[in-house]
Amino acid sequence: MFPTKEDVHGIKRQEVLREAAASFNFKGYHATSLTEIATSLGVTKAALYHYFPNKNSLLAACFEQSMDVAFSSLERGRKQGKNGRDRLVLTIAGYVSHLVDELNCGVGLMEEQALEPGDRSKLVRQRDRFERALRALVKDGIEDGSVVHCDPKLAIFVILGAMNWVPKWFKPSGAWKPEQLTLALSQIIERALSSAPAAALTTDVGTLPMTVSYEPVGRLSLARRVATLPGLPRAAPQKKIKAGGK
Amino acid sequence: MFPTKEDVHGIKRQEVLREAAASFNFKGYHATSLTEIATSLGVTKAALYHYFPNKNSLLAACFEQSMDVAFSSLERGRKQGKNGRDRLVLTIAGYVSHLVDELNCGVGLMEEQALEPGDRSKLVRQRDRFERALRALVKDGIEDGSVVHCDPKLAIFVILGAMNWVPKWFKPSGAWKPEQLTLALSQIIERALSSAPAAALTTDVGTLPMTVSYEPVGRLSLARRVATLPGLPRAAPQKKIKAGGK
DNA sequence: ACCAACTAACCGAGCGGTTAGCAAACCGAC
DNA sequence: GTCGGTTTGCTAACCGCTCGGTTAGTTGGT
Repeated sequence: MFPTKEDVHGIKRQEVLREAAASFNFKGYHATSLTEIATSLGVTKAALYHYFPNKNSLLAACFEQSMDVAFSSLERGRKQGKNGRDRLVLTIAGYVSHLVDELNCGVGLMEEQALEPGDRSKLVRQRDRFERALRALVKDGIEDGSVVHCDPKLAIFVILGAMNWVPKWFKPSGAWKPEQLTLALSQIIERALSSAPAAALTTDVGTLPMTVSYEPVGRLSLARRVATLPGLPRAAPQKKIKAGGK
Repeated sequence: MFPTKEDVHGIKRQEVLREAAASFNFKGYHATSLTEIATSLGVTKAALYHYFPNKNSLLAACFEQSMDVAFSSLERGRKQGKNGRDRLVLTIAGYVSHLVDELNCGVGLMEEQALEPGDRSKLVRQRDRFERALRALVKDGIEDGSVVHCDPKLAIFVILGAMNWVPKWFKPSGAWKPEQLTLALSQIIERALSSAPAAALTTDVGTLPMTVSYEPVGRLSLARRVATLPGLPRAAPQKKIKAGGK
C-alpha cells in the first residue's frame, strides 16, 4: 500500500485543482464548464463534487494556493535577502516560479470578482496584505539605498502586472524554460528598481542556465512528486443504466 | 438640427460600446450579460441589437478600438521620438492614456480567447504585428545606444503586462489622475529600459503635473466630445401589449 | 454488509438571440 | 400645410440551449 487511501483522495483532489487552474488560466473562469474539467480528467461532472463542494470553491482554492505561495516566497525573501531590493526580488522570483510551474499552472489573480463575497473579501484582504508587504520592501530598499527613489505603490503595481501577465503568454513547451524565465524576469526587475542598475541584461533568455535557483515553495513540491506517479486509478466506463421511478 | 440622425446613431453606438467595455473590464466578458449592459444604459436587451449584431461583436469592437489606438500611438511615436527608446516610450504612453481614459475604459487585451475564430485570428495577427513593432523599437534603441542590452521579446512582454494590468487597479475616482499615471508609468519604463537610467523617479504620483502630455489619439476625441452632450433622447416606457398570433 | 467513488439522468435558472407589435419621426404627393 | 405609407427605435414576450448542481443507483474494495 504505497499511497494510503487518504493520500489517493488528496492526490486526486490536487489533480482536479490543477486541471481547473489550467483551464481558468487559459479560458477564464466563466468560460470553463465543470463538464470540460471533468472530461479532461476522464470522469464525469458529478465526480468532481466528491472533491469540491461547487465550482466557486475551485476558484477559491486556486487563489488560496497562489496566496500561500506568495507568503511563503515573502518569508523566504525576508530571510535570505541582504537588503530591501534583494528581499523584494527574491519574493517576486518565488511567486513567478509558481506561476510558470508547468505542473501547477498557477492562477494570476485575474478574476477575483468571480468569487463569492466571503471568499472574495478574504482574498482581497490577503492580497492587500501581500501588496503592502511588497511596498514595505521597496521602502526598505529606498532607505537602505538599494532601491532607486520611486513611488512604492506604483512600482509594485507595475511589477505585479508584469508577473501576473506571464501565464497569458508563457507556454511550458516553448523555447524558454521556467527556470530561465524566472531568472530573466528577476534580472529585469532587479535592474528596474536598483539604485545602481546593471550595465546590461541577458540578450537571449534561451541561453540562460537552467539551474533551479528558485525552488518552488509550499505544497507544490508534493503535487510535483505525486503527479508523476504511474497510473493512478481512473474510473472505468460503466454500462448504461436507466434510472426508473420507484 | 445639431446632431444629424446618423450622428445620433453613431453616438449611441459608441455609448453602448463604452458601457460594454467597462463591464468587460470589470467583470469579464462571460460574466457580463447583455441585459446588464442594456439596463445600465436604460434600455432593454433587444435594443442593443440595433447597434451590434451580437454579443461577440461588442468584444470584437472593443479590441478593434484598442488596436486602432495602439497603431496610432505607434505612428506618433515613430514620428516624434528621437531614438528607439523615445519612440517606444511615446508609443506605450499613448496606449496607456487610452486604457485609463475614464470615458472610454479601454480593454486590456485580456480575453481574446472569447472571440470567434475569425475575429480572433484577426486580432492575434494585429497584436503580433504590434508586438513585433515594439520589439523592433527596442532593437533600434539597443543599436542607437538609447536602450540597455536586453532580450527585446521579454522586455516587451514585461511592459505590456504592466500596462494591460492597469485597468485592474486604476480607478478614475482615485487619487491619481490619468495624466499623472501616464506620465509616471512612462518614467518607470523609460528608466527600466534606458542605457543611462535616471538617478531618481517621482516618489509620489499624486504630485505630478496634470499637463496633458499625451493627448489621446484616434476616435476617442470624438467620443469624448459627444458623450457630454446634454440629454440624448431615450426610449420612453411603453404600455404593455400582448403579442397575438396572426 | 458496508462505504467510498463514481455514473447516468435529471432539474431549474439564466443566458444569447428572435419575434411581433407599437409609436414617433420622416417624407414625398398633393 | 397635411395626409398616407414607410422607416427607425424600441419593448415585451418568448425560445432553445447550456450550465451548475442534485439525485438515485451501480460497483468494487475491505
